[in-house]
Amino acid sequence: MTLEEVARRAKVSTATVSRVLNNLDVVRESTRRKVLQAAAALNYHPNLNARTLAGGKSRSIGAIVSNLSNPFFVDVLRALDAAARERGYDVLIEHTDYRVTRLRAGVRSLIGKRAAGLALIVSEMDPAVIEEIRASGLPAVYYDVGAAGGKTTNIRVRYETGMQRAVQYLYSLGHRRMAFAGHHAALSPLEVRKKAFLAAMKRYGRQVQSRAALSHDSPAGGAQAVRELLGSGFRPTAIVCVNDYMAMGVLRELRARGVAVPGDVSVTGFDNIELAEFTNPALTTLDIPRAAIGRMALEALLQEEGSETAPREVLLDPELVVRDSTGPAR
Amino acid sequence: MTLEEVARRAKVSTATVSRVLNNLDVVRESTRRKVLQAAAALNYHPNLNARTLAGGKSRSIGAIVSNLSNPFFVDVLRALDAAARERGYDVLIEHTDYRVTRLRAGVRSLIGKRAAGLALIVSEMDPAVIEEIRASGLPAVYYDVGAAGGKTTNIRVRYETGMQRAVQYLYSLGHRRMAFAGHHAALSPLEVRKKAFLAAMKRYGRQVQSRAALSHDSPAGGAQAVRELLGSGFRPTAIVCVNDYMAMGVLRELRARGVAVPGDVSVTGFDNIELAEFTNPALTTLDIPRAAIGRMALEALLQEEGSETAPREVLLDPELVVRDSTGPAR
DNA sequence: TTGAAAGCGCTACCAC
DNA sequence: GTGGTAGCGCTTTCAA
Repeated sequence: MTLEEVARRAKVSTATVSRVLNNLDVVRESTRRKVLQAAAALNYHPNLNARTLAGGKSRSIGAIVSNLSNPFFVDVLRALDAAARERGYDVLIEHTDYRVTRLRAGVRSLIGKRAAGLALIVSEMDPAVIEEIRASGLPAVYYDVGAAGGKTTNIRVRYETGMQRAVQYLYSLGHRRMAFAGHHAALSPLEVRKKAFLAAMKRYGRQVQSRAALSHDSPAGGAQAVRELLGSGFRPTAIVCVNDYMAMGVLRELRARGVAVPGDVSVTGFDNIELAEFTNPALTTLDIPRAAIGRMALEALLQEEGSETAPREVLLDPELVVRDSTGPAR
Repeated sequence: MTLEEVARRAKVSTATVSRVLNNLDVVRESTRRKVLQAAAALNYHPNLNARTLAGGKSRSIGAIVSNLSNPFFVDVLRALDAAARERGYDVLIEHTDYRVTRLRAGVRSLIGKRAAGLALIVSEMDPAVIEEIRASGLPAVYYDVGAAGGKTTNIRVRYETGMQRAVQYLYSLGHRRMAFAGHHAALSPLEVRKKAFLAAMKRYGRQVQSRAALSHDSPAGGAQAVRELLGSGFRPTAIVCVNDYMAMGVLRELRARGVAVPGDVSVTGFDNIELAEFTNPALTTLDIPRAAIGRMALEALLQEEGSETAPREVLLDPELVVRDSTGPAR
């Protein structure tokens, strides 16, 4: 089914059909109706590949996230998608499972599809990929990774602040032996969280002890981190998790071992995903405004070249949300 | 950056560049290298819109799910994606939030992009949409909704069996007053689950009482359903949930009200998502093989026209997975 | 308000 | 092995 067949059936030119389909209101109402009827009768669906090719511009935004199973990413995606939809765009979603090779493949695919812009909500990164995107000339926005400037915007969370708040809060509750449960040591933003935790601890000097365990980004990974932690003989009174998703596994493994939360051990998460409120006990965590991030990302991408209205770099401070998984040190 | 520029730089024809880029091994090694070098030097990314248009076939599979926040759908998506990737395809993801208008828009977008096939993992449906897909001639696979035949495959879960197993199990534990917590009464597969629950209850006749509450598909929705249920004065000793995702909210609301699980009330889920194992108490549920569904969907879509190897309709029976959220009736 | 026709960047067929 | 070139289905001048 092509434009031409529709044109033939409606007895007009392809140009006119195109005008109707694109709502160029120069078309006479009667012919418009004719065209629409013909299109419907033929079950016509415009070939978007041809449209993008001919028009030169695409109505798709490319988005890449590290882990579709982690609600954090889905929340950002949904906000991005909603904002895009409002502006008449759709979103092409790619996910990497934290692997740089998949990141690279995703970026190439999206550039190949001539996306109107790229949102990289990922923890893994590679300078070559950043350069490839820059060279492609596409507007881009990075969350956590990448550098701002030119057509690229950077949204960054101050993990240091967040971790400091968590540690300080736990310290004030009397905790002196704390552990960190994370994943993917090698990826910079995750490393940053761990480092931030360690740095926050360091401020208390010799009074405190800490330890870190890394696994993978899932509840199962959280459980595994706890096994590793406790297996090492270290006896923390608080466990700080890199995110809420893993924290769910931490809670469960602790329970399985008969360790009461927060009675014996306090636990904190990071992100404040919806589920954090539904764990038992409900999770104390640091809020990251995922919806705002998604919206900002879209705005940044669709911004006019000239109008430097929006900042090219934005910094977010995570807010501490106290629930029931933390309490005084035993 | 176009094929032609690459050709110019490599001093070959566009045809040759195309051959190299498509790995048609008729090209001499030396020219192949020249071309690759030129492409790399120019940061060339083939325009996939043009490729699809010219080639006539696309390497993308379209997938539509109802709720990206419900891990059930993400699990199916991931399996589908992995299988597609293996075969050299990528997946275009759409989500509907259970709205038929978005379903329709998603289908149109995917047909417009000339996806190689459509996977509809959704609860909402509309005969007109099914007809539109059929008329488009694209291979399609439906989960839960739609009818098999022609180029379309149907994957269906026997909710009746699943619900029967849940109810029977609870009955055997002594439960006589049970409630159902679901969402979207109007959507057929969800209605089926509810009906199946009611039917299963009916088999026990006057000995048992039941009640249903509908909310939306999220933990918050589950919590809300409990409020509605208990607010009505009904005092169930067991709550059967339409899925695990909502069950998480049911558990939490019960706890908030001081109702012990499974001491006072037993709770069951449906789907057996990873998180079901991480709730407190761990959730008794019915397993649906999400990974297998994703894989089967892909295979069905990529199947040769002629080879009727795979069945055009497949039925799955959910298996009961007993964990800690169920126990003897008080 | 409408039509004719020149591309958009690529593939695939036909020559050489 | 390689090049020339006719489309793929659409948008977008330019004329009428």
